[in-house]
Amino acid sequence: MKKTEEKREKSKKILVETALSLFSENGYEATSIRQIASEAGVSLGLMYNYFSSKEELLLEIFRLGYKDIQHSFAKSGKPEGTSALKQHILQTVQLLKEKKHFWRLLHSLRFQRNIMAPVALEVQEQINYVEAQLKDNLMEAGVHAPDLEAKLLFASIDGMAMHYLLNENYPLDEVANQLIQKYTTH
Amino acid sequence: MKKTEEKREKSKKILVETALSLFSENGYEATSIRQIASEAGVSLGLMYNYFSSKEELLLEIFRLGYKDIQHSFAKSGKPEGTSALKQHILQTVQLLKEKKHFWRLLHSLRFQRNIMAPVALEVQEQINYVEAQLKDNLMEAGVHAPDLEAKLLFASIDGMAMHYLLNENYPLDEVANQLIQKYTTH
Amino acid sequence: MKKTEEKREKSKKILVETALSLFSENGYEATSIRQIASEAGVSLGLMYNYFSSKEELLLEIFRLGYKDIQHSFAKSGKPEGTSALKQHILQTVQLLKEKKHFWRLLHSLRFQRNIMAPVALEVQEQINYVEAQLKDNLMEAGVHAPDLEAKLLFASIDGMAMHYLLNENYPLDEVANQLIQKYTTH
Amino acid sequence: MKKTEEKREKSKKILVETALSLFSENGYEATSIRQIASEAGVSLGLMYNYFSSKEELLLEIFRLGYKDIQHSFAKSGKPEGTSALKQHILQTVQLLKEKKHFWRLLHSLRFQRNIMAPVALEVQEQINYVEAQLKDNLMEAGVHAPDLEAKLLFASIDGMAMHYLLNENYPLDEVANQLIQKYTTH
DNA sequence: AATGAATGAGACTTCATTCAT
DNA sequence: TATGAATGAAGTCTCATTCAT
Repeated sequence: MKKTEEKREKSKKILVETALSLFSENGYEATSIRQIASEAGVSLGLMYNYFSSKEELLLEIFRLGYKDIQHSFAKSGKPEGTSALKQHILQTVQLLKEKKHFWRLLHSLRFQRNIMAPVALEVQEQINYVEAQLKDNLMEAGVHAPDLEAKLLFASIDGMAMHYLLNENYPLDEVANQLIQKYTTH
Repeated sequence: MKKTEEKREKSKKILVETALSLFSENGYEATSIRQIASEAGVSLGLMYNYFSSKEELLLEIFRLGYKDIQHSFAKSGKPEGTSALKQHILQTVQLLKEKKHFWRLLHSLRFQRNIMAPVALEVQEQINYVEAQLKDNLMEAGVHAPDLEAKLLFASIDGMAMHYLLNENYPLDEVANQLIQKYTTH
Repeated sequence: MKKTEEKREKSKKILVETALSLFSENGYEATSIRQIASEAGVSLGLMYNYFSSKEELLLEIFRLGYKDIQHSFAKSGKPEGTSALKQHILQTVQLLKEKKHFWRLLHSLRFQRNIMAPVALEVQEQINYVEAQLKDNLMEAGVHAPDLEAKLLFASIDGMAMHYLLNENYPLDEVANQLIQKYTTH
Repeated sequence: MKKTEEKREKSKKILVETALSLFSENGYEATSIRQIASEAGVSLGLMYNYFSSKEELLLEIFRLGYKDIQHSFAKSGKPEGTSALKQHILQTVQLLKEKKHFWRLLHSLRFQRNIMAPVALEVQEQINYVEAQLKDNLMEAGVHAPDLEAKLLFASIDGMAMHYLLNENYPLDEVANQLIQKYTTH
């Protein structure tokens, strides 16, 4: 029957969303299963019907988040009037706003090697991919030392993202525009 | 007696250093007091003679680390032949290399609000100070929109630092130079 | 309707058999209801339509197993050419081989008072009955101190059974023959 | 200082003894750490200062118990006036009475493969050793088929032990004597 | 009759902290 | 000052059991 399936999906979804929110706000280690269950309005043990452990729940959140982001980037399509670089930055800004919880979680765990280990590979691939994209875009724009420039640009974007995620009132759009101008005017 | 005082300081110092190292490598939450004591070669309870709690030990590490950094920046003096901006970036690079443990700890806890709360004010002050410095330097260099530019430059520096701290083989010097050139050539 | 009745019995039977197998292999406590249901190919909750609890299922297994054994002993009839003792031992050997799962479960729980409590009486009766039988048989054979001898013989048989159940390659037939000879030759 | 060492040993000892008693009475799985601590009059967590897990505590109990038994057998020395067989059986009877808790625990776990796994080797060695001893003794006594006879005798002794451990009023001495007579008179 | 999502008590274990020595 | 045995709250996870469908 469908009913059961729907119920399952609904419970799973509310658990993932609640967990993402709490992990993001208070940290992964500082958030207890009891807290998640309570906030989600379900019983303590329900999580274990869907995830084999707290860590597995985290990994699922990662997987879903990454899929989401890649989907967004893919969907955004090729730049038309605007340069690829501008498009990339704007898209990043958009995603930062839309998935703030996810990004915050990602940043908060970035330095926890023990936790990141299971997804380290995917993360690294993602990083390499972004850097390669940036490099291509920079080469198209005829920049010298595109390798180093890509690293620098990536750092700028990442740093901006970090500051936005840490600061409630960060003028993300303005800083992003400033960055875009740096790379599009001569 | 002097002897006692010295012993006290020595014990305290070894605890702070060991804790910084372990917190940085394995994470604050993942490091137990027992581990610190064991690694430091002292008894389990000794820490509580000097710090009222694990958190207080962390805060002391923060305070000492910040003092250290401010000291370094102050000592480096005014720029002479080189621009203030260049000097700031180079000094940052230098400190990143020298105090890697401390920076890594800082970055790994940056998003843990519950932990950062007690030092949030000092951290914010430090951030404001750096941003103000950068702004001054940019104004001197006659840059438009120095406010936004300062935010962007800070993000670039911070992003670069983050990538360096995350990546064993990051070409920090090269990226830093690239950044310096961006802000010193016309 | 008959159909329903049949279905009921079938489900019950498969649950009992699966549970016996798993309890015997992995232990009563270490076997979960979920495991039994999964192995039996039925839903998690089905068991509770037939048994009020996990313990009740165990008791049913005991009851059925004992009934089975008594049936076998009854059916085997009186000894003809051979002595009653020989017959008893051979019958026991036969049953040990046929109902290995049941015997193993019985032995594995024999010392768990809390679990055995509900069937303690039946078990004790069974033991008394066997001992009485053995005593009768020994008296017929004209043995001195038949009471003690019955206890000793029972211990020998039980010990042999235990060793057989514990050891994949136990030479049950040979040891049983040795035992038979001890009590049939002069 | 000695004081600390003594305290350690004392705590460890009371934990081992309490655990042995409870495991033996109620079963290993059915006994919780909380129960042990409570019965021992110590805090819940103390056990983990001495044993890394509940299972490790069990293994320590095994090791100590086995050592104890081997010690006893070794100490009992060679038989003088009496036959080796008689001596062996009497010594076993003695140990059964003295270490009832330990034997009961051993018997109650004998069929739990998952739990016995870590000590399976030692147990098997012990079994082999006993069987070899019995065989030697039987050969000395000029018995036919000493291999099978050893197995049978071992089964008898083990079965007797089991019945004694299960039954508060088992006439162990009498049954043992009966067994001795079986193997010492012609 | 059958299903399986949901519940929550309770198990094992960790670890910051206390305190007698 | 230094030690480390002892404490117990709190965490993760399991699992028998319930009940709406």
